[in-house]
Amino acid sequence: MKTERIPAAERREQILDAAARVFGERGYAGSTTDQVAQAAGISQPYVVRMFGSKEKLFNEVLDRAAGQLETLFRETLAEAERRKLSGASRKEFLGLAYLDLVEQGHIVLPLMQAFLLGHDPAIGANAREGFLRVYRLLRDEAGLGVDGATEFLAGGMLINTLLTMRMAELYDADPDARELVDRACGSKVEIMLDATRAGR
Amino acid sequence: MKTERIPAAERREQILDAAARVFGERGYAGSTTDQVAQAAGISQPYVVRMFGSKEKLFNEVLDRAAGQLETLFRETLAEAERRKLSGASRKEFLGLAYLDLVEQGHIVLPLMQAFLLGHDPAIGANAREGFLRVYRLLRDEAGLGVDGATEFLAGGMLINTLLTMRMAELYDADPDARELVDRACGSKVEIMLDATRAGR
DNA sequence: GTCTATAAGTGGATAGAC
DNA sequence: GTCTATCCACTTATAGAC
Repeated sequence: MKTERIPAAERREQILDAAARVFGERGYAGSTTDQVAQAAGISQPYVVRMFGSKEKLFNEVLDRAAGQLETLFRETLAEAERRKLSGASRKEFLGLAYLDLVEQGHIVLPLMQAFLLGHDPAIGANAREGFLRVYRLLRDEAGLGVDGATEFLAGGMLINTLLTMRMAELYDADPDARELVDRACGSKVEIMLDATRAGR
Repeated sequence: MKTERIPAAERREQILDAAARVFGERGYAGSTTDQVAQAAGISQPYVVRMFGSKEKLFNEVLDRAAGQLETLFRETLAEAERRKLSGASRKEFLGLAYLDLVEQGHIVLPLMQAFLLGHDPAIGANAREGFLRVYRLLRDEAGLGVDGATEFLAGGMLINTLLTMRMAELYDADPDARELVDRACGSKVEIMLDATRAGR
Protein backbone atom coordinates (compact mmCIF):
# COMPACT_ATOMS: atom_id res chain seq x y z
CA MET A 1 0.00 0.00 0.00
CA LYS A 2 1.09 3.54 -0.69
CA THR A 3 0.43 5.76 2.29
CA GLU A 4 1.11 9.44 2.39
CA ARG A 5 4.21 10.32 4.32
CA ILE A 6 3.33 12.55 7.23
CA PRO A 7 5.11 13.67 10.42
CA ALA A 8 5.25 11.11 13.20
CA ALA A 9 3.51 13.34 15.70
CA GLU A 10 0.53 13.76 13.43
CA ARG A 11 0.36 10.08 12.58
CA ARG A 12 0.47 9.34 16.25
CA GLU A 13 -2.68 11.33 16.77
CA GLN A 14 -4.41 9.58 13.90
CA ILE A 15 -3.55 6.22 15.35
CA LEU A 16 -4.72 7.27 18.81
CA ASP A 17 -8.03 8.40 17.32
CA ALA A 18 -8.47 5.16 15.47
CA ALA A 19 -7.46 3.12 18.49
CA ALA A 20 -9.91 4.98 20.72
CA ARG A 21 -12.72 4.03 18.36
CA VAL A 22 -11.70 0.42 17.98
CA PHE A 23 -10.89 -0.19 21.65
CA GLY A 24 -14.00 1.70 22.69
CA GLU A 25 -16.09 -0.53 20.51
CA ARG A 26 -14.64 -3.98 21.11
CA GLY A 27 -12.63 -3.64 24.28
CA TYR A 28 -8.95 -4.24 24.79
CA ALA A 29 -8.81 -8.00 24.38
CA GLY A 30 -11.45 -7.96 21.65
CA SER A 31 -9.52 -5.58 19.44
CA THR A 32 -6.59 -6.37 17.19
CA THR A 33 -3.77 -4.08 16.26
CA ASP A 34 -4.71 -4.79 12.67
CA GLN A 35 -8.19 -3.37 13.20
CA VAL A 36 -6.61 -0.23 14.58
CA ALA A 37 -4.22 -0.10 11.65
CA GLN A 38 -7.03 -0.41 9.13
CA ALA A 39 -9.07 2.24 10.90
CA ALA A 40 -6.05 4.52 10.71
CA GLY A 41 -5.30 3.57 7.12
CA ILE A 42 -1.82 2.20 7.73
CA SER A 43 -0.14 -1.17 8.17
CA GLN A 44 -0.38 -3.28 11.30
CA PRO A 45 3.37 -3.41 12.04
CA TYR A 46 3.51 0.36 11.90
CA VAL A 47 1.01 0.64 14.70
CA VAL A 48 3.02 -1.68 16.88
CA ARG A 49 6.25 0.03 15.97
CA MET A 50 4.93 3.44 16.81
CA PHE A 51 3.74 2.49 20.29
CA GLY A 52 5.91 -0.47 21.18
CA SER A 53 3.05 -2.80 22.00
CA LYS A 54 -0.70 -3.12 22.01
CA GLU A 55 -0.79 -2.59 25.74
CA LYS A 56 1.22 0.62 25.60
CA LEU A 57 -1.09 1.87 22.88
CA PHE A 58 -4.12 1.17 25.02
CA ASN A 59 -2.62 2.96 27.98
CA GLU A 60 -1.94 6.00 25.85
CA VAL A 61 -5.50 5.98 24.62
CA LEU A 62 -6.66 5.74 28.20
CA ASP A 63 -4.48 8.58 29.46
CA ARG A 64 -5.53 10.77 26.58
CA ALA A 65 -9.23 10.09 27.09
CA ALA A 66 -8.98 10.72 30.82
CA GLY A 67 -7.15 13.96 30.16
CA GLN A 68 -9.76 15.11 27.67
CA LEU A 69 -12.52 14.30 30.12
CA GLU A 70 -10.89 16.26 32.91
CA THR A 71 -10.17 19.18 30.63
CA LEU A 72 -13.75 19.33 29.48
CA PHE A 73 -15.05 19.20 33.04
CA ARG A 74 -12.72 22.00 34.09
CA GLU A 75 -13.76 24.15 31.15
CA THR A 76 -17.37 23.46 31.90
CA LEU A 77 -16.84 24.41 35.51
CA ALA A 78 -15.23 27.67 34.49
CA GLU A 79 -18.21 28.39 32.28
CA ALA A 80 -20.59 27.54 35.12
CA GLU A 81 -18.64 29.96 37.27
CA ARG A 82 -19.13 32.74 34.75
CA ARG A 83 -22.83 32.04 34.63
CA LYS A 84 -22.90 31.96 38.41
CA LEU A 85 -24.57 28.57 38.54
CA SER A 86 -24.90 27.01 41.93
CA GLY A 87 -25.21 23.48 43.34
CA ALA A 88 -27.95 21.63 41.55
CA SER A 89 -27.85 23.48 38.28
CA ARG A 90 -24.10 23.16 38.18
CA LYS A 91 -24.46 19.41 38.37
CA GLU A 92 -26.95 19.47 35.57
CA PHE A 93 -24.64 21.65 33.53
CA LEU A 94 -21.86 19.12 33.93
CA GLY A 95 -24.23 16.37 32.91
CA LEU A 96 -24.95 18.13 29.66
CA ALA A 97 -21.24 18.56 29.11
CA TYR A 98 -20.76 14.86 29.61
CA LEU A 99 -23.30 14.08 26.92
CA ASP A 100 -21.43 16.45 24.62
CA LEU A 101 -18.36 14.38 25.28
CA VAL A 102 -20.20 11.29 24.21
CA GLU A 103 -20.94 13.07 21.01
CA GLN A 104 -17.70 14.74 20.14
CA GLY A 105 -15.71 11.64 19.84
CA HIS A 106 -14.39 8.52 21.23
CA ILE A 107 -13.50 9.42 24.71
CA VAL A 108 -16.14 7.87 26.88
CA LEU A 109 -16.10 4.35 25.49
CA PRO A 110 -12.41 3.57 25.84
CA LEU A 111 -12.65 4.83 29.40
CA MET A 112 -15.53 2.52 30.09
CA GLN A 113 -13.65 -0.37 28.55
CA ALA A 114 -10.72 0.35 30.79
CA PHE A 115 -12.95 0.12 33.84
CA LEU A 116 -13.56 -3.51 33.00
CA LEU A 117 -9.87 -4.31 33.18
CA GLY A 118 -9.39 -4.21 36.92
CA HIS A 119 -7.67 -7.58 36.83
CA ASP A 120 -4.87 -6.27 34.62
CA PRO A 121 -2.08 -4.98 36.85
CA ALA A 122 -0.96 -2.06 34.72
CA ILE A 123 -4.16 -0.99 33.00
CA GLY A 124 -6.27 -1.65 36.06
CA ALA A 125 -4.20 0.61 38.27
CA ASN A 126 -4.29 3.30 35.62
CA ALA A 127 -8.07 3.05 35.33
CA ARG A 128 -8.66 3.24 39.08
CA GLU A 129 -6.44 6.26 39.40
CA GLY A 130 -8.22 8.04 36.56
CA PHE A 131 -11.63 7.28 38.01
CA LEU A 132 -10.61 8.65 41.38
CA ARG A 133 -9.26 11.83 39.82
CA VAL A 134 -12.63 12.44 38.23
CA TYR A 135 -14.38 11.67 41.49
CA ARG A 136 -12.27 14.24 43.33
CA LEU A 137 -12.82 16.76 40.61
CA LEU A 138 -16.58 16.38 40.94
CA ARG A 139 -16.60 16.31 44.68
CA ASP A 140 -14.17 19.15 45.36
CA GLU A 141 -13.64 21.38 42.34
CA ALA A 142 -17.22 21.11 41.17
CA GLY A 143 -18.41 21.25 44.74
CA LEU A 144 -20.89 18.42 44.37
CA GLY A 145 -19.88 16.84 47.64
CA VAL A 146 -19.74 13.13 48.33
CA ASP A 147 -23.40 12.49 47.58
CA GLY A 148 -23.58 14.66 44.49
CA ALA A 149 -20.41 13.24 42.98
CA THR A 150 -21.52 9.68 43.61
CA GLU A 151 -24.91 10.29 42.04
CA PHE A 152 -23.29 11.94 39.10
CA LEU A 153 -20.96 9.03 38.55
CA ALA A 154 -23.81 6.57 38.88
CA GLY A 155 -25.75 8.36 36.17
CA GLY A 156 -22.62 8.44 34.04
CA MET A 157 -22.06 4.72 34.44
CA LEU A 158 -25.63 4.06 33.38
CA ILE A 159 -25.13 6.14 30.26
CA ASN A 160 -21.87 4.36 29.54
CA THR A 161 -23.49 0.99 29.97
CA LEU A 162 -26.40 1.84 27.73
CA LEU A 163 -23.90 3.04 25.15
CA THR A 164 -21.66 -0.02 25.17
CA MET A 165 -24.77 -2.17 25.13
CA ARG A 166 -26.08 -0.18 22.18
CA MET A 167 -29.45 0.11 23.79
CA ALA A 168 -30.30 2.96 21.41
CA GLU A 169 -30.51 0.40 18.63
CA LEU A 170 -33.87 -0.54 20.12
CA TYR A 171 -34.97 3.07 20.46
CA ASP A 172 -37.55 2.86 17.71
CA ALA A 173 -38.45 -0.77 18.15
CA ASP A 174 -38.99 -1.01 21.90
CA PRO A 175 -40.85 1.65 23.88
CA ASP A 176 -39.17 0.57 27.10
CA ALA A 177 -35.73 0.96 25.60
CA ARG A 178 -36.78 4.40 24.42
CA GLU A 179 -38.07 5.36 27.82
CA LEU A 180 -34.92 4.21 29.55
CA VAL A 181 -32.58 5.97 27.14
CA ASP A 182 -34.68 9.11 27.32
CA ARG A 183 -34.60 9.09 31.07
CA ALA A 184 -30.86 8.51 31.25
CA CYS A 185 -29.97 11.19 28.73
CA GLY A 186 -32.59 13.85 29.34
CA SER A 187 -32.82 16.46 26.63
CA LYS A 188 -29.74 15.22 24.82
CA VAL A 189 -31.03 11.88 23.58
CA GLU A 190 -30.07 12.62 20.03
CA ILE A 191 -26.43 12.38 20.96
CA MET A 192 -26.88 8.88 22.21
CA LEU A 193 -28.70 7.85 19.08
CA ASP A 194 -26.02 9.31 16.85
CA ALA A 195 -23.25 7.72 18.85
CA THR A 196 -24.86 4.32 18.55
CA ARG A 197 -25.63 4.62 14.90
CA ALA A 198 -22.17 5.87 14.00
CA GLY A 199 -20.62 2.76 15.42
CA ARG A 200 -21.60 0.53 12.62
CA MET B 1 -5.09 -36.23 34.05
CA LYS B 2 -7.41 -38.46 36.02
CA THR B 3 -10.71 -36.72 36.65
CA GLU B 4 -13.55 -38.17 38.60
CA ARG B 5 -16.34 -39.39 36.41
CA ILE B 6 -19.53 -37.53 37.21
CA PRO B 7 -22.92 -37.09 35.50
CA ALA B 8 -22.97 -34.68 32.60
CA ALA B 9 -25.64 -32.47 34.13
CA GLU B 10 -23.57 -31.94 37.23
CA ARG B 11 -20.38 -31.32 35.28
CA ARG B 12 -22.30 -28.79 33.23
CA GLU B 13 -23.09 -26.80 36.32
CA GLN B 14 -19.48 -26.91 37.45
CA ILE B 15 -18.32 -25.62 34.10
CA LEU B 16 -20.95 -22.88 34.13
CA ASP B 17 -19.80 -21.81 37.56
CA ALA B 18 -16.18 -21.75 36.49
CA ALA B 19 -17.03 -19.94 33.28
CA ALA B 20 -19.02 -17.31 35.15
CA ARG B 21 -16.00 -16.58 37.28
CA VAL B 22 -13.52 -16.48 34.43
CA PHE B 23 -15.71 -14.52 32.03
CA GLY B 24 -16.76 -12.19 34.81
CA GLU B 25 -13.17 -11.48 35.60
CA ARG B 26 -11.58 -11.12 32.18
CA GLY B 27 -14.46 -10.59 29.82
CA TYR B 28 -15.48 -12.70 26.86
CA ALA B 29 -12.60 -11.95 24.50
CA GLY B 30 -10.07 -11.87 27.32
CA SER B 31 -10.90 -15.36 28.53
CA THR B 32 -9.79 -18.65 27.07
CA THR B 33 -11.64 -21.91 27.16
CA ASP B 34 -8.54 -23.34 28.75
CA GLN B 35 -8.82 -20.96 31.70
CA VAL B 36 -12.40 -22.10 32.16
CA ALA B 37 -11.31 -25.71 31.93
CA GLN B 38 -8.61 -25.26 34.54
CA ALA B 39 -10.99 -23.44 36.85
CA ALA B 40 -13.38 -26.35 36.49
CA GLY B 41 -10.63 -28.94 36.86
CA ILE B 42 -11.09 -30.62 33.50
CA SER B 43 -9.52 -30.54 30.06
CA GLN B 44 -10.03 -27.74 27.53
CA PRO B 45 -11.53 -29.89 24.77
CA TYR B 46 -14.11 -31.18 27.19
CA VAL B 47 -15.37 -27.68 27.84
CA VAL B 48 -15.78 -27.06 24.14
CA ARG B 49 -17.34 -30.42 23.60
CA MET B 50 -19.89 -29.89 26.32
CA PHE B 51 -21.11 -26.54 25.01
CA GLY B 52 -20.28 -26.63 21.34
CA SER B 53 -18.32 -23.41 21.28
CA LYS B 54 -16.96 -20.65 23.46
CA GLU B 55 -19.72 -18.33 22.35
CA LYS B 56 -22.47 -20.77 23.21
CA LEU B 57 -20.90 -21.25 26.61
CA PHE B 58 -20.87 -17.53 27.21
CA ASN B 59 -24.49 -17.20 26.20
CA GLU B 60 -25.46 -19.93 28.62
CA VAL B 61 -23.57 -18.19 31.39
CA LEU B 62 -25.36 -15.00 30.50
CA ASP B 63 -28.83 -16.55 30.45
CA ARG B 64 -28.20 -18.29 33.71
CA ALA B 65 -26.94 -15.16 35.43
CA ALA B 66 -29.86 -13.10 34.15
CA GLY B 67 -32.25 -15.78 35.36
CA GLN B 68 -30.66 -15.88 38.80
CA LEU B 69 -30.86 -12.11 39.05
CA GLU B 70 -34.53 -12.03 38.14
CA THR B 71 -35.32 -14.87 40.49
CA LEU B 72 -33.62 -13.14 43.36
CA PHE B 73 -35.43 -9.89 42.67
CA ARG B 74 -38.78 -11.66 42.56
CA GLU B 75 -38.08 -13.48 45.81
CA THR B 76 -36.99 -10.24 47.40
CA LEU B 77 -40.14 -8.57 46.21
CA ALA B 78 -42.25 -11.30 47.70
CA GLU B 79 -40.44 -10.87 50.98
CA ALA B 80 -40.96 -7.11 50.82
CA GLU B 81 -44.62 -7.78 50.27
CA ARG B 82 -44.80 -9.89 53.39
CA ARG B 83 -43.12 -7.15 55.37
CA LYS B 84 -45.48 -4.63 53.84
CA LEU B 85 -42.68 -2.38 52.68
CA SER B 86 -43.65 0.54 50.50
CA GLY B 87 -41.98 2.69 47.84
CA ALA B 88 -38.68 3.99 49.13
CA SER B 89 -37.92 1.24 51.59
CA ARG B 90 -38.78 -1.35 48.99
CA LYS B 91 -36.15 0.13 46.73
CA GLU B 92 -33.63 0.01 49.50
CA PHE B 93 -34.55 -3.57 50.24
CA LEU B 94 -33.89 -4.49 46.63
CA GLY B 95 -30.57 -2.70 46.80
CA LEU B 96 -29.49 -4.83 49.72
CA ALA B 97 -30.56 -7.90 47.83
CA TYR B 98 -28.44 -6.82 44.91
CA LEU B 99 -25.39 -6.57 47.13
CA ASP B 100 -26.13 -10.07 48.39
CA LEU B 101 -26.03 -11.18 44.81
CA VAL B 102 -22.60 -9.68 44.41
CA GLU B 103 -21.56 -11.77 47.35
CA GLN B 104 -23.17 -15.07 46.69
CA GLY B 105 -21.36 -15.75 43.54
CA HIS B 106 -20.48 -14.88 40.09
CA ILE B 107 -23.64 -13.49 38.68
CA VAL B 108 -23.16 -9.77 38.49
CA LEU B 109 -19.80 -9.68 36.76
CA PRO B 110 -20.61 -11.81 33.73
CA LEU B 111 -23.72 -9.71 33.25
CA MET B 112 -21.67 -6.55 33.32
CA GLN B 113 -19.22 -8.04 30.87
CA ALA B 114 -22.06 -8.85 28.53
CA PHE B 115 -23.20 -5.24 28.60
CA LEU B 116 -19.94 -4.28 26.99
CA LEU B 117 -20.58 -6.53 24.02
CA GLY B 118 -23.21 -4.48 22.26
CA HIS B 119 -21.32 -4.78 19.01
CA ASP B 120 -21.66 -8.54 18.95
CA PRO B 121 -24.86 -9.45 17.09
CA ALA B 122 -25.87 -12.47 19.14
CA ILE B 123 -24.54 -11.64 22.60
CA GLY B 124 -25.41 -7.96 22.27
CA ALA B 125 -29.05 -8.66 21.51
CA ASN B 126 -29.20 -11.09 24.39
CA ALA B 127 -27.69 -8.55 26.77
CA ARG B 128 -30.07 -5.76 25.74
CA GLU B 129 -33.05 -8.00 26.17
CA GLY B 130 -31.94 -9.11 29.60
CA PHE B 131 -31.31 -5.56 30.72
CA LEU B 132 -34.76 -4.48 29.59
CA ARG B 133 -36.39 -7.36 31.42
CA VAL B 134 -34.78 -6.21 34.63
CA TYR B 135 -35.81 -2.63 33.94
CA ARG B 136 -39.43 -3.69 33.50
CA LEU B 137 -39.28 -5.80 36.60
CA LEU B 138 -38.07 -2.85 38.63
CA ARG B 139 -40.45 -0.37 37.09
CA ASP B 140 -43.61 -2.48 37.11
CA GLU B 141 -43.37 -5.45 39.43
CA ALA B 142 -41.34 -3.62 42.04
CA GLY B 143 -43.39 -0.52 41.45
CA LEU B 144 -40.41 1.81 41.37
CA GLY B 145 -41.70 3.68 38.36
CA VAL B 146 -39.59 5.13 35.59
CA ASP B 147 -37.54 7.38 37.84
CA GLY B 148 -37.04 4.89 40.61
CA ALA B 149 -36.04 2.11 38.25
CA THR B 150 -33.59 4.32 36.39
CA GLU B 151 -31.98 5.50 39.60
CA PHE B 152 -31.74 1.96 40.84
CA LEU B 153 -30.07 0.84 37.66
CA ALA B 154 -27.67 3.78 37.76
CA GLY B 155 -26.59 2.84 41.26
CA GLY B 156 -26.24 -0.75 40.14
CA MET B 157 -24.06 0.19 37.21
CA LEU B 158 -21.81 2.21 39.51
CA ILE B 159 -21.43 -0.77 41.80
CA ASN B 160 -20.70 -3.00 38.83
CA THR B 161 -18.12 -0.60 37.51
CA LEU B 162 -16.37 -0.28 40.85
CA LEU B 163 -16.34 -4.06 41.04
CA THR B 164 -14.87 -4.72 37.61
CA MET B 165 -12.38 -1.93 38.24
CA ARG B 166 -11.49 -3.53 41.57
CA MET B 167 -11.71 -0.20 43.29
CA ALA B 168 -11.92 -1.98 46.62
CA GLU B 169 -8.25 -2.89 46.24
CA LEU B 170 -7.54 0.71 47.20
CA TYR B 171 -9.96 0.64 50.11
CA ASP B 172 -7.24 0.73 52.75
CA ALA B 173 -4.70 2.72 50.79
CA ASP B 174 -6.79 5.59 49.46
CA PRO B 175 -9.39 7.40 51.61
CA ASP B 176 -11.21 8.63 48.50
CA ALA B 177 -11.55 5.13 47.15
CA ARG B 178 -12.88 4.09 50.52
CA GLU B 179 -15.35 6.93 50.62
CA LEU B 180 -16.61 6.17 47.15
CA VAL B 181 -17.01 2.47 47.75
CA ASP B 182 -18.69 3.11 51.09
CA ARG B 183 -21.13 5.51 49.49
CA ALA B 184 -21.97 3.17 46.64
CA CYS B 185 -22.49 0.13 48.82
CA GLY B 186 -23.96 1.57 51.98
CA SER B 187 -23.95 -0.78 54.92
CA LYS B 188 -22.86 -3.76 52.86
CA VAL B 189 -19.32 -2.70 52.02
CA GLU B 190 -17.83 -5.89 53.32
CA ILE B 191 -19.38 -7.76 50.46
CA MET B 192 -17.58 -5.61 47.95
CA LEU B 193 -14.30 -6.07 49.70
CA ASP B 194 -14.70 -9.82 49.83
CA ALA B 195 -15.72 -10.00 46.20
CA THR B 196 -12.65 -8.06 45.15
CA ARG B 197 -10.24 -9.97 47.31
CA ALA B 198 -11.59 -13.35 46.28
CA GLY B 199 -10.75 -12.66 42.69
CA ARG B 200 -7.06 -13.13 43.11
C1' DG C 1 -17.64 -39.17 30.44
C1' DT C 2 -13.10 -37.60 29.78
C1' DC C 3 -8.56 -37.44 27.93
C1' DT C 4 -4.40 -36.79 24.56
C1' DA C 5 -2.92 -35.30 20.31
C1' DT C 6 -3.17 -32.20 16.97
C1' DA C 7 -5.01 -29.43 13.04
C1' DA C 8 -6.09 -24.91 11.56
C1' DG C 9 -6.37 -20.27 12.28
C1' DT C 10 -5.27 -15.81 14.39
C1' DG C 11 -2.63 -12.10 16.17
C1' DG C 12 1.35 -9.53 18.21
C1' DA C 13 5.75 -8.56 17.28
C1' DT C 14 10.41 -8.41 14.73
C1' DA C 15 13.58 -7.82 10.60
C1' DG C 16 14.79 -5.51 7.05
C1' DA C 17 13.87 -3.16 2.53
C1' DC C 18 12.63 1.18 0.43
C1' DG D 1 8.22 7.23 7.81
C1' DT D 2 6.16 3.18 6.14
C1' DC D 3 5.77 -1.26 4.06
C1' DT D 4 6.21 -6.54 3.10
C1' DA D 5 7.40 -10.77 4.76
C1' DT D 6 7.47 -13.73 8.30
C1' DC D 7 8.09 -15.99 12.96
C1' DC D 8 6.16 -17.80 16.89
C1' DA D 9 2.95 -18.21 20.50
C1' DC D 10 -1.54 -18.90 21.56
C1' DT D 11 -6.38 -20.46 21.04
C1' DT D 12 -10.44 -22.84 19.36
C1' DA D 13 -12.03 -26.79 17.69
C1' DT D 14 -11.89 -31.70 15.91
C1' DA D 15 -10.57 -36.77 15.99
C1' DG D 16 -10.23 -40.58 18.17
C1' DA D 17 -8.60 -43.52 22.20
C1' DC D 18 -9.86 -45.22 26.76
